[in-house]
Amino acid sequence: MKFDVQAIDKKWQHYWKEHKTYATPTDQTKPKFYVLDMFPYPSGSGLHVGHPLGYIGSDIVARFKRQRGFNVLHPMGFDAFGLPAEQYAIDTGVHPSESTAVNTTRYREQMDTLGLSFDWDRSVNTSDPKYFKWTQWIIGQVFDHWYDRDADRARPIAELVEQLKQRGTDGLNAAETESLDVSAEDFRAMNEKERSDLLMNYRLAFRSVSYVNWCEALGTVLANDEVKDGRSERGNHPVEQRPMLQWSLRITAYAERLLAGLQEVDYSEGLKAQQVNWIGKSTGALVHFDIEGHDHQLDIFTTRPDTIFGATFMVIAPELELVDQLTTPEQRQEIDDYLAYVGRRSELDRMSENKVTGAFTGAYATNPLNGQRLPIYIAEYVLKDYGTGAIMAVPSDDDRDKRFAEKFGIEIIDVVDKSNYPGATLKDKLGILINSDFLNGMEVPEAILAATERIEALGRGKAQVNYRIRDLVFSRQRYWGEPWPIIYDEHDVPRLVPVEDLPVTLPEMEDFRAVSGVSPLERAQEWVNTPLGRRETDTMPATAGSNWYYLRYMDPHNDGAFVGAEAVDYWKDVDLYVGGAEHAVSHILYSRLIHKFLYDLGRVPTSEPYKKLLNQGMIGGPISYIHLGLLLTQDGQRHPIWVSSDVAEGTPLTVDGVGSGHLVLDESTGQRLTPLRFVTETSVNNETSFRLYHHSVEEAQRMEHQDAAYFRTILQQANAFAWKTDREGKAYLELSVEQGKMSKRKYNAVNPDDICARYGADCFRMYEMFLGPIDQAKPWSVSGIDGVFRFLRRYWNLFVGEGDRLSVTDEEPSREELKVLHTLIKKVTEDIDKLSFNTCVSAFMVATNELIKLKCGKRKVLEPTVRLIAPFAPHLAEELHQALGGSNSVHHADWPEVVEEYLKEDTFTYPIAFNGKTRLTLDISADATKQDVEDAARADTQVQGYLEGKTVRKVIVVPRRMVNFVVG
RNA sequence: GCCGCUAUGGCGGAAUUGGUAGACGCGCUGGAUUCAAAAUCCAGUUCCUCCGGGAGUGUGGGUUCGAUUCCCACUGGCGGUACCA
Repeated sequence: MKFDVQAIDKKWQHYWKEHKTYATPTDQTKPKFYVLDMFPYPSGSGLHVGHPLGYIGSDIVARFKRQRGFNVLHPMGFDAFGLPAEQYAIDTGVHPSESTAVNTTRYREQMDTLGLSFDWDRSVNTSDPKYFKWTQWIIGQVFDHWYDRDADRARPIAELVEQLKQRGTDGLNAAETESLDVSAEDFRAMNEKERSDLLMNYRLAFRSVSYVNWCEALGTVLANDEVKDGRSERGNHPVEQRPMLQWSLRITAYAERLLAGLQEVDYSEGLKAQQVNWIGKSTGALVHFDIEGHDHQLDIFTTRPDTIFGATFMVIAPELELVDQLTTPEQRQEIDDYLAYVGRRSELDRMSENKVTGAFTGAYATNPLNGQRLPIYIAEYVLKDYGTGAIMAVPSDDDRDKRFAEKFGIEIIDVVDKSNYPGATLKDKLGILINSDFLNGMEVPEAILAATERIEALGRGKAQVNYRIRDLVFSRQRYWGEPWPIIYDEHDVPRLVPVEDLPVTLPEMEDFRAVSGVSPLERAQEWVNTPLGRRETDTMPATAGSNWYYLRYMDPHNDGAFVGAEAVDYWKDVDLYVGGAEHAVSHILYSRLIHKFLYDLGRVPTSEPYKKLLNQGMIGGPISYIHLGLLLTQDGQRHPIWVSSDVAEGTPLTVDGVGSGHLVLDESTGQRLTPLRFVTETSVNNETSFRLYHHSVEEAQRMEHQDAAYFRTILQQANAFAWKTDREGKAYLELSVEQGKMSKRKYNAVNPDDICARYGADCFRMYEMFLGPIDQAKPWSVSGIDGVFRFLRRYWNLFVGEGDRLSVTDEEPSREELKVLHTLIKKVTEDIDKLSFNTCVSAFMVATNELIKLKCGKRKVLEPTVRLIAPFAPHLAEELHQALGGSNSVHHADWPEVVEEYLKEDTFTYPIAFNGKTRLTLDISADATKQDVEDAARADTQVQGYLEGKTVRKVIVVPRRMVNFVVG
């Protein structure tokens, strides 16, 4: 039995594959446990050490639950559709299906190297037609349903058609794009096309012209969460707002349920807060204002109807069509100028400048409560998408309205007296109403109710809830995604492709570059034109495939349904979902949406997909830089040289091959990115230092690797080095370092394969867990991995003696040894349940240290520890399990049970404190009463020393905790 | 600005309902072994100290016999979000 981690890793990884050790059980007699990892997008750069953090954590839980007698579903798949694969394809000319196949194979190999216990027979790939057949089916179902607000669920469109035929929109309470009024006769008189257009107003997947995030560089529209700071998340290209005809999902219909559902799931507070913010619920009132000289009204949404007497003007969003109708001839020029100004401003300008701008339309509205005449302005600060795109402006109680009023010289009427609330800001709903007619003297919350009631009574509005969340734009003018399963017939009526004709696969295309706003599929004419009509050429965003994949794993090969009823009834939902926090809002929110929709259809038995969510922390890596300087020699020449980061300008230097002089810096000098693989991390005088050694530079000159090629181009900027010498006489340069996200572009990604090859998978797994709490961000550093390796070997050596032979004996364990074992069982069992893996590793180390001290080589103690360590170090555990004569796999062995009896202590070491300061400890019988303990303490000579000459005012004794003498 | 998270030795981090702060590991120091080195093993390692002790969990207050833990007010770091009416 050699401690040869590479051989042991290989042996067992092979065995597991051969014996399908991790096959999901098919009998349904045992309780189920579903542990899911967020499936990765298989990029060309492979996994770095940050990815496995979550995979290892979930793997530990999966193995733990298996040993505890659960049927465990622990699958892995690939989120293979989407922009990156397509961008890569365009750049390299390799078809995305090919690069995806290569990358998924690589990912699979890397995951196997880590010893992850996935059931690969259940793997899914979102770009596989067998999979996306059901993505298309689900979205088709969304298209075929509308949202009945009274029933508070999705219902088939056919039922809506029936209702419209009989009653028109009368009594209809549906989630809709706009409020319509259609009689039953009108509806019955409509032709197919007209009906289809009307139904689009209600469908949960609908097509409409709306302002969308258009990214010219990517040639496609993007969802709100794909845009960050006015730029595309992928590629960082500028994004503009543009009205376009697009497919959307009516997520707004589910806003309230998505909010309410957060109560029943176990997500972190931070994550819940993010979802709550994204949904952005606010309660207030919809108020109709008459417009002078116009038939229709101006509707506004306000959260502060109580301040209506303080309204002194109205503002509407510049984009609204109403602007044109309201503008008077005298104001026409001013409005046109302003609209032109707004049109010129990009999202970025708007966000960065935040100026007070606007223009007067010339029109006036009338305050429905007091008849006050209110000028109507347009201004950028009112957003077309929120509420009705119009506001009543109350400058006394809103910062923006106030700034606007000040700039345009509009009257400000104070309506809320906040003098009772000194710390209150304008945003706080606090104070007493003044100058407000019947509201005077009321506290704000009371006044809000009273004002809303009055407005309703007058028929001038109603209480309303508003959400910030926008419907989800679900079209992409790109190739590498699921085609919408829609065909437009000869009347341009969109019709669902029937399920028997699914999937709608992508046409083979050589060139799938997107051309401004037109899907590349448009060019595949023989694909587009079918006997039934023209195919929709937009594809779906990547989220289409990822928002339901957890269901497919339950029944991955079912060709008759996205998941079989029996399978979903058994597996139900995900018990533990592990993944990165970057998907906290979009992915989780959208899959919750689809889940709730499928719940409405009776296709899933639970209302939430993920019971518990764990966001693993990001592992950052050092980003290192080499410093370029100039050596100014006596002859006045400047030579570029590489210098240590700690060398200050003006320092005299002598550089081999160049000469002597001193360091100068100018704009050509400074930091240059250095690939991490050439950087050596050392610790000198308690300071961590990052160095570039001479031998690494030589290595970089020879290596074939990409990083080396990049580094060579960097190093060409100077061919002289101002080396320093370390204690061993080796030449190096000091580098500067910052912490950052691991990425290929920063050349700081560390490959887990390299670590596994050196230390073995078990060491890597335990080391990653040992870094700290799994949900916290931490920098990657290899310092410390040797400690874990040493521990594993020390643990191994408990079993193995002279000549690498198993040395375990059948002696009966001592009470002390049993205490060590059962303390470990208790700690590990509890901590895995708490997802506190770092403390589990510590517990193993402590137990190992103690067993070594006790020279324990007894089977009855050591054998159970193998089963305990199996989730963490599956390979070594399997090897030891086999050596001890265990049958089958250790991963199907029972989990050891803790026997509390062995944990009991005869004595407890009491800390004895005086006035709260612990001075000494005393061993006192563990079952001593309060009085016994106090007496024992008082009897101690040391204690008496502390009490000498003092009055004991009080003695606090907490049995099995501590003793505290309060003395004066 | 708002929301969330977070702050403990030289470093990563531990500490049950408030009860011995610094477990475990790294690093460092000394020793053993060795021709030597690596590896391994043993001991020490929060800081200050006149060796009696004293201080100490981001800062300032509070509750308590007792606070890393609970409360109030700040400060720094990380993440999200932002003219949302």
